[in-house]
Amino acid sequence: MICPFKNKPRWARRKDARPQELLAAALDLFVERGYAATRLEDVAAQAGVSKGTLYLYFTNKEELFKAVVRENMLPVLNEAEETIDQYEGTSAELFREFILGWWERIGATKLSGITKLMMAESGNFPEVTQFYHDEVISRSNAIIIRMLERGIARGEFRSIDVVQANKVICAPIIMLMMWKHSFNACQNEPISPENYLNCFIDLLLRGMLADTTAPSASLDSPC
Amino acid sequence: MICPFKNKPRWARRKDARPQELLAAALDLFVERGYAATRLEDVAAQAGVSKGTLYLYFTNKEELFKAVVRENMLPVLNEAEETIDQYEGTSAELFREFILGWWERIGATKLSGITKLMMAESGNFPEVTQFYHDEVISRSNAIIIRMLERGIARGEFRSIDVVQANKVICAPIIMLMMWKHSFNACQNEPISPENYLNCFIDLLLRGMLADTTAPSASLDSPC
Amino acid sequence: MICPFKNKPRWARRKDARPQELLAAALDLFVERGYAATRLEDVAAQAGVSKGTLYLYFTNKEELFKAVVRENMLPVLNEAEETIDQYEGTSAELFREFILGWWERIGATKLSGITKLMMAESGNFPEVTQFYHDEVISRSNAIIIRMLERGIARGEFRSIDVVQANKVICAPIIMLMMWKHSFNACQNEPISPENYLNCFIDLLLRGMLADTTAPSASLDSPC
Amino acid sequence: MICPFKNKPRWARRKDARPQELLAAALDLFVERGYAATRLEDVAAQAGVSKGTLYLYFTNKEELFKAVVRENMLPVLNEAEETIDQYEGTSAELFREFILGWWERIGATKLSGITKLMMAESGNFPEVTQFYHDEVISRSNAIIIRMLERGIARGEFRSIDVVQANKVICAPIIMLMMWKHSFNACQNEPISPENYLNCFIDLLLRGMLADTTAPSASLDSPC
DNA sequence: GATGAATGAGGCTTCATTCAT
DNA sequence: CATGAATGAAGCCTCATTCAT
Repeated sequence: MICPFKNKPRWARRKDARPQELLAAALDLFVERGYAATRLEDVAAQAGVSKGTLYLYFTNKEELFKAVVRENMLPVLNEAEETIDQYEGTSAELFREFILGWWERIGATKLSGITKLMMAESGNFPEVTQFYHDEVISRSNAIIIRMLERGIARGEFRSIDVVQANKVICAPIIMLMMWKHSFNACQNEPISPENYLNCFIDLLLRGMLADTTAPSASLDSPC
Repeated sequence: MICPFKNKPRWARRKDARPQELLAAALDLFVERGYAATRLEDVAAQAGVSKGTLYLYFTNKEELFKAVVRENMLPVLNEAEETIDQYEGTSAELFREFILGWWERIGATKLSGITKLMMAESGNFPEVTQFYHDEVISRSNAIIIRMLERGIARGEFRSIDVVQANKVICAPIIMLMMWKHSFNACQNEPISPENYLNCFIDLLLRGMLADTTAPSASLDSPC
Repeated sequence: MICPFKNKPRWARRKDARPQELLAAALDLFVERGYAATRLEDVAAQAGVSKGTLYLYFTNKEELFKAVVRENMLPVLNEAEETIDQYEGTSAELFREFILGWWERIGATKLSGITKLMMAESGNFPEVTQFYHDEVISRSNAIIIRMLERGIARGEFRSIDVVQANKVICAPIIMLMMWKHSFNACQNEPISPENYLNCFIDLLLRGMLADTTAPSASLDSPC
Repeated sequence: MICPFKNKPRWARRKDARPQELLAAALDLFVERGYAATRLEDVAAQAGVSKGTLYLYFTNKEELFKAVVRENMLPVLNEAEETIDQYEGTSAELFREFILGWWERIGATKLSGITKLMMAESGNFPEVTQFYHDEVISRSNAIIIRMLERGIARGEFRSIDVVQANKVICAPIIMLMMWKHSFNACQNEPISPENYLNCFIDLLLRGMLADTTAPSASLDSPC
């Protein structure tokens, strides 16, 4: 009998698949309802299992949430870190690609909901907040700062305060994700991420580029 | 009976103040803990009344929340609108003053909590979200756009997409308020609003100013 | 209208009575079922209130149990301490009275169930165990040791190892309480506490009294 | 096939041992944690099998508990009965040896846990309690009473109430086992069984010995 | 026989809301 | 008007038991 799962009984295959199914369901519900308002019973139901099964794979709600973050956010950060270290083009191009990549991998996906959720509920759940800060925010900041320092070192960017600039750069990206999960629903003309990001990139690059560089040369889509 | 408040005995004055006291307490706690984590008993206690009394003034938790948002945001906008229409200096100066004024009047005050609150909870309260959008966000946007158009009309700013630029400008300000109410607690070095805002103003002005304008001339605190 | 509770509305009187009612119900059920097997909902029901009401008066199950101990055991210990310090008769008489008093105030009452419960379940609930050790066991030991030292100092008792003797004296008393709550039910001839205690007192006194004392003189009920 | 266990293949030997392994594991955990707090999963794990396997040998948790008690207590009593009937020394020496032997064969071993277990859980398992009473307690009592009667008959012990004295003698031994499994953990100075038992033997012998006997002569370790 | 994934009833605890005083 | 005691629905988590493989 030809069977694609020779080595494992169907039962065991379930065990392998369960965590992913639960994480997917959890991501959906956390994003849709927020951390506190998500009931683990609903997560289990959406994954097609019972309440108790969830606890076979995740110690508690907090650990489930952390696993969602780890499963979804960390790979994106790893990729981003690699990209920057290996990039060979100009820093302006890198900046543009980084921002658009961020939007593509996180902002435009469900993951943007995690960012929104953390901003909204970090006050409670201090342990989750600390985890998120250490695993996501710190690394994001480091990535952006490294990118800025690369530009400065290569004489492409002015000698700006990278710590503050990092935050100024983060802010519009994070806000775009927050708007998506808050006021976009009730606006007549929801934000166009493309236009918004191009405008943002253009303004920021003009603000950061060294005077010797002709800004227009490095900006292919002025807004 | 001689009394400085002719029409009302002492306790009635107290009674009239109750809703405001409750709203102030609710604002504090909603901002600090979020909607779900705020206990009405704590709101009542902070307002100095009993739990039952709260229900004399607000039908339920949701109505209290809506009232908190409605009550707090409107008064600030009028002033901002006037300032811009009467300003006589350069647009760069206006921009700087507007940003710093925003921080001073809103960001640094309790009002920043309303912004945080709306971003965090808008998903759960469509009605008040719509209200907030129509009464607060739209007017804020109009103010900033008017300011940008003034700069463009006077030849001080490049001809940028004011709709998008408005959002790019809003974002760092809003994020500063959000950080203040979320992750600032767990960061080793909390954000310095002054440095952050100066860096932001510098980058944005460089991004917006027309090329003929010598950027350094209009920037008194380069970052 | 003549009313015996002029100063307080009926409502408030309930609040005053509730803790006692709940403690009484809790004592009953803890003794009957043990700590782990006692459901707080049943405690509340037996006290005639709902589950939630219990939490108005006691933080959680552990605190409820501690309160039961404090309410019931500590007064007996206080009394015992006083009695011993003020006693003026012979140490043999004191010993006899102490043992019989212990039985009367604790062993013969529901409180014996607390002792049994602690012996049975102390392994779990370490915090409760520590509390019980500090508040009850340590003090009981101190009382007995003081009593023994009094007898030795007055030349009535031999110079025995009071630390060990304390335990040897405790043991039969505790066991009597344990038997009452365990095997007594299925024995054809349940233990007679009076005979048992008299035999115990006689044997122990003979074991402890100094040789110069004629044992028979101080033992009024030889077994 | 040559095999030292002719009738059974290797795995079958394993299978025959299973119930004993499970009972041993269950004894450990029931004693350590009590009935309610013992998880069958942990029992199975400690026995090196899966949770499901346990249910092949025991209908449910209650039956496992009963089996644990039944299996462990019977073998020890026969030896004790023989020892007493054949003893030829003084009754004081017999008493001392009996007590110390009890501690050595039961108190210091895992079997002490059964005693603790029965005292703690007898209320919840009438059936096994009756069994334990009939098969263990009654026989133990008979042994001690026979020992006391021997001493009285030989004129070594006073004419005491042997039924009560039996219990008074049992109590400190049982309590020593109970302490070992309960409060010993949280006491700064855990009990020293040797000192405790010597003190106990000394006090009891002095209490029991006939006046003509010089107590000091028969007590080789006064406390 | 043996496994271990899955179940779901049950216990503890919280808190929005009610209502007798 | 004001109080605050009381309620009970709801959520998190545990674990004895089942059953497909």
